[in-house]
Amino acid sequence: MSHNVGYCCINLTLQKSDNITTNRDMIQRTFLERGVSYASELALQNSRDLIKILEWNAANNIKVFRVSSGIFPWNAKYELTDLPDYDAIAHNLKIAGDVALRTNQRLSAHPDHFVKLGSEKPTVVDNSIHDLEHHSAVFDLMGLPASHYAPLNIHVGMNFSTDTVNRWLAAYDRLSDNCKKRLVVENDDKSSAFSVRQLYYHLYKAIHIPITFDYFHHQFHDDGWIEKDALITAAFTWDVRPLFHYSESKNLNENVSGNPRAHADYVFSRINDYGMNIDVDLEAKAKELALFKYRSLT
DNA sequence: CATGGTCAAGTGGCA
DNA sequence: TGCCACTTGACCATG
Repeated sequence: MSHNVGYCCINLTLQKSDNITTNRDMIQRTFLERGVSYASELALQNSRDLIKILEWNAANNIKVFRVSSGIFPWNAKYELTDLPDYDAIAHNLKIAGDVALRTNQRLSAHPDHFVKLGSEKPTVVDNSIHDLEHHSAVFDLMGLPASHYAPLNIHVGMNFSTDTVNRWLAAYDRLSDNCKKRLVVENDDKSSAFSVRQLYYHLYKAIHIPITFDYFHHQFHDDGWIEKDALITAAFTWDVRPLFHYSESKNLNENVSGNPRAHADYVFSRINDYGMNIDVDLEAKAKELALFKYRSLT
C-alpha cells in the first residue's frame, strides 16, 4: 500500500560540505592515551551534529532515519554519566529528539554485530547487555518512545540451535524494561544463522519480539519461505508500523566482481511492500543520495 | 594534503 | 591452537 523510505547513519552531503558527522572516533591506542575526556569531546561534537542532520532531514522531507551507533566512541568502557560533558551532550540529545518528534521522523538504531546475547561466553553477554542499555539510554535522553516505534535492531548471529535460543532468551530477561520495549531482531543472510522462520517460531512465539525483515538477507537464507510470506509474517509481529531493511547487491548491479552480499551504492528497483504499510531503511552506500535516486524511480 | 594501510568487535571455518 | 575472513568507515602514518 505504502512505504516511507529513509537512510542510515551518514549524510554524505553534509559530511562533504561542512564536515558534519556523528562518527568521530579514535583507535584503541588513542583512547588509552587520552581517555574518557577525549571520548567526551568527540561525543559532544557528534551529538551537536546529530541535530544538524535531523534538521536537514526535515528540510528534505525524510521521515525515516537510523541513528549511528558511533556517537559515543568506546562506550563499552564507561557510563554516559562519566563523561565530563555529560550535561551538554544530554542537552544536545534532547534537542535532537525534539527535532525528530516535531518533524515526525522515525528514528531507530542498529547496535553492532558484536552484540551477541546468545553467546556461550558470559563476558560477551555482559558486554552485549551494556551496549544495548547504552543505546536505550541514548534514546531515553532523546525523549524517544520506549516502544518498537523507536526500535533497537540486532541480529541473533551465530548458528541456529535451541541452546543459542535458550541463552538468548535468558540474556533478554536481564534487559531493562525500556530496552526490552525497543528491541527487535533481524534475519541473517548466512544459511546456518537465524532465518525469518526461525526468528518467528523460536523468539517471536516466546516473547512477541518483532522481526525486522531484511529483503537482501532473505535472498541468501529464505529457509523455504518465499519473500511475500516471510515479509507478511514479519509484518504481523509488529505492534506498530513495521520497519524493514532494503538493499541490493553491488556485485550484480554495479558491474563489479566480489561478494554478492556486498551492498550496492544505490538501489535500482521499486520496493515491493506487498500491500503493507511499512517503513524502510535503505542500506545503500550512497546513503541519502540513494534515497533521492529511489524517489526518482518510476 | 592525499592516499592507503590499520583497526575494532565476535564467531566459525579451516589448517 | 590459532589464524583468517567476514564488514565497514574512520583513524592515522606515510610520502
